Amino acid sequence: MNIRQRFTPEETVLRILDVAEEHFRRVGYAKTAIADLADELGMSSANIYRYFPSKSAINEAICKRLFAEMDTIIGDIVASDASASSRLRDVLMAMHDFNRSRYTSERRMHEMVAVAMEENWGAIQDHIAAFVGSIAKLIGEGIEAGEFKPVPDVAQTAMTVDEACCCILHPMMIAECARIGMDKDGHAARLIEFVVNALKR
Amino acid sequence: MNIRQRFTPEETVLRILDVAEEHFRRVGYAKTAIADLADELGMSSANIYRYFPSKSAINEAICKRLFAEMDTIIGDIVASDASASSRLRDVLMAMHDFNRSRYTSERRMHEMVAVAMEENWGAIQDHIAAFVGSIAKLIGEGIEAGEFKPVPDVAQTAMTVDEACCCILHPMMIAECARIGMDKDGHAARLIEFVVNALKR
DNA sequence: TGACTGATAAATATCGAAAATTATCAATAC
DNA sequence: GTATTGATAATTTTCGATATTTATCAGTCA
Repeated sequence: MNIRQRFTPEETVLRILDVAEEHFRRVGYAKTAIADLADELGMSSANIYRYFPSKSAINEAICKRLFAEMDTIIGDIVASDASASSRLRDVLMAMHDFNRSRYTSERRMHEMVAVAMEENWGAIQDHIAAFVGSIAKLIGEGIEAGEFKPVPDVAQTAMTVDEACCCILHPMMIAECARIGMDKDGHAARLIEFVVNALKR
Repeated sequence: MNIRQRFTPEETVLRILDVAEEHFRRVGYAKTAIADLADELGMSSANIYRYFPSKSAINEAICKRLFAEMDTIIGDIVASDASASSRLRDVLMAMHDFNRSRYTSERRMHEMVAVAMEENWGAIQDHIAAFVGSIAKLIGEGIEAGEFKPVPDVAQTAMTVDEACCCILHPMMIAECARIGMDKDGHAARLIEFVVNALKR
């Protein structure tokens, strides 16, 4: 078999993403130029555009990886064998912690997600849809187990639950809460408790 | 009695606020210069600074008038003789409508409140405190009437209720919901219903 | 044939000078 | 003596020239 190139296209895509993520995390999305990535990869800027249609698309792909990671964590909690209310509590708190720690200790990543929310809404939308889907699943299971009150529309209730928690989930609101110095931990736990209790029979 | 000036200081303060509000609403807060107000009032810029320490302070005073107006509407609902849950629903929806219509049909006023949220946080904080106070009052009355479940801390529950509704109350989130084209009316009503039901026994 | 590059057009960011605006205060007017 | 102003310092915004960056594409290389 004739090895004609050092990397397959799939590997090149991955290498670009890894180098880009490292740069974006270290110096920030805005301050990183495609040429910087090309230099580090020992290729031309033009070649990067063979694999991604735009700088924004690279960010989108990195965010998708991040979200996939989070989806796995959420999936594990959903699949665990605790009660529905306990799992719902954990899922909401995990997502809150995930978004908040990104804001407090990974500002660059926060910037990347913020950019994606403006420019790559599709990726965010899928992520939210998956999250609301998990909530819906837990609500459904909770109702079946007699833990939660029956509701006319589980999917719609899941959306309402997500909205009720937007204050502790939405990156924008997390930043706002930090800015005005809102009570650091208690308020998230209380809100989640309130919302989960609202579902109980 | 010797009339030595055309206007009393109190009147001058009011005239400045009226002219400023008109300008801010028409051309926007950022685009209005103190000199513009002075011209229209037939006085010097320096004189305006006799009555307000800064441009920001003028905006703050106008926002306070706006909030006072809203507080009256909320107060009327709270004082009405409907059930606590009905009044709570109405109060939350009134505040939502108030903030949303400001965003959709009074963009300039929305800008003014946004500026106040950055520069005159005190005024906003008072407004929020009054609002949360009203919610607490209604929760307290609902519990007393046997309509709501007793809670350990009414004031804290009121804060949680406010937080749960932040998606439909916070100007930033209202703008965000509009931007991503979220379901126009139903979602607010559903969220309020969810939150009020959470309090019921 | 598909991975890659150099050259380059188009769009964006940067930066300093110029203009406008905010804010102050000693002097004025009534 | 209080309301007011003109002059002006300090700060912010605007603007245009310059530099950088994004993105494209004809053409090279293996």
